[in-house]
Amino acid sequence: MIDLNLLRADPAAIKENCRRRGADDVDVDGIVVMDAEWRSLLTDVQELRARRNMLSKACKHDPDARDAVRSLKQEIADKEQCVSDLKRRLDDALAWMPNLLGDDVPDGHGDEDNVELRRCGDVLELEHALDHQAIGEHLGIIDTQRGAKVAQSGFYYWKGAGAQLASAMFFWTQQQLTQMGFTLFITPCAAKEETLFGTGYLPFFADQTYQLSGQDLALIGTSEQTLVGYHGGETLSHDALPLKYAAYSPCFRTEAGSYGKETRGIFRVHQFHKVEQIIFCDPDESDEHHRFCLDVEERLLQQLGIPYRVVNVCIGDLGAPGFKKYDVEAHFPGFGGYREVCSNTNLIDFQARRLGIRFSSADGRKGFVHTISATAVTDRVVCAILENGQQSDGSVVVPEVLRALTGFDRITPQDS
RNA sequence: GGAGAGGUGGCUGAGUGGUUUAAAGCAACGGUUUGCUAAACCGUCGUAGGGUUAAGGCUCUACCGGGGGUUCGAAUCCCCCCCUCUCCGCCA
Repeated sequence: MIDLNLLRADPAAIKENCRRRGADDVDVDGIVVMDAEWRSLLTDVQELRARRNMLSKACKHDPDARDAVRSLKQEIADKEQCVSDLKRRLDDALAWMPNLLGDDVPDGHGDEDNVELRRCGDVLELEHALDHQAIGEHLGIIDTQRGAKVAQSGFYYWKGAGAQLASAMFFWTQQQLTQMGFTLFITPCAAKEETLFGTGYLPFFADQTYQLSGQDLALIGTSEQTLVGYHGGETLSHDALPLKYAAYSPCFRTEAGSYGKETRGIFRVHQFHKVEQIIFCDPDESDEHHRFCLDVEERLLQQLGIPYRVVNVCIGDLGAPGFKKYDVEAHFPGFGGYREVCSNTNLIDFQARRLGIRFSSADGRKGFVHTISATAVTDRVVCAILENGQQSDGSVVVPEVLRALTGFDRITPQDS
């Protein structure tokens, strides 16, 4: 949700912002008109109520005033109806209004227009590199067929040493984040509409959501939803900021409309697992914390020995709630290129306004916090470990930092 | 799932139709007094929104879990829902 005062002060700027983001269906002029109309009607209603309140006080001693109030009642009720109808239309229109854009967000339509900022690590050169699906099948540690049998195509099993490797990586990451000052959570895996709306997943990504039938509940698409929603409606003490939260959770996405895209292996699936970083911070500091989260992502991949690149995500790939986003793309030798493993978004006050997450400081400063939402690791990173750790004999070397947790330093076919 | 008790400001807690303009206390903040700490005393002290103002401000409206209803008037009466607690049942 953008600041309505911005819209009132400079509608042309908001219009230009919508145009740049390709939000052609957002009728900025219409919203400005509705807003003005709503405020004027609201003023009317409030004046009528003031009159009614005065008259009804008089009723105690002057029974004649009752008739006057009675006739006012209908007028007030009618106008209140108009106000609430108009407000609903206004809110519906505003719900689709995308966030503002960071100054250095590149123009563009898709991931091909993202701007590479840097590369890090040595890319593995192999003549016949296998992709994670081939490796997983060969080692018997990824089972997509039974995933489809038991659930549906797009679900899968980690098995044996693969499940151990994935568990080790997720646990290690949670330990790393805890040491870096994050508070660890285990959150609900379902959330209500209000929470999904507040975090910006509704209405923009409605078709990605698994809705539980007959209930105001959906499976979470990310623990961002439950971690940011955690402070919904609260005023945070400025002294407590920044709040750094992390959680490991499953993430459910219908992936409607993405069939045929990146379908090989378990790169795009209905359920994956993620350790998430969330930061609530002072609005003046979100840029700094955004870069901090990126630094966390890079440090994790470096320690896992995975080469990667960082891109500045362009407008078309940013998503309506995002103000600015960095993606980290790991190099996948079997795939033969870089693929997204982490995304890191500064949402500024977009979620905080929708959810009502404010801060106040001892010196009287108050406002909406900024939120940062960033991946730490997902199953895709496990896939990257497989592809980057593959050996000519068909085995996979486990990153050194995980060996104490896996209990083995190499996965070979007989392990499974 | 069954039965019962509850939900009022940052917290505790009064309040059964109109001086409630939500008492009182605690906490917090400002001040006075004071060798220091403490105490005492005085004052301030909810949130959101609208209107107005150059601004400080002034003013109005709404809000006592949420929604609806009765009434000239609802924290208070009625209906529905949500949540919390206690007990019982079931259960990882």
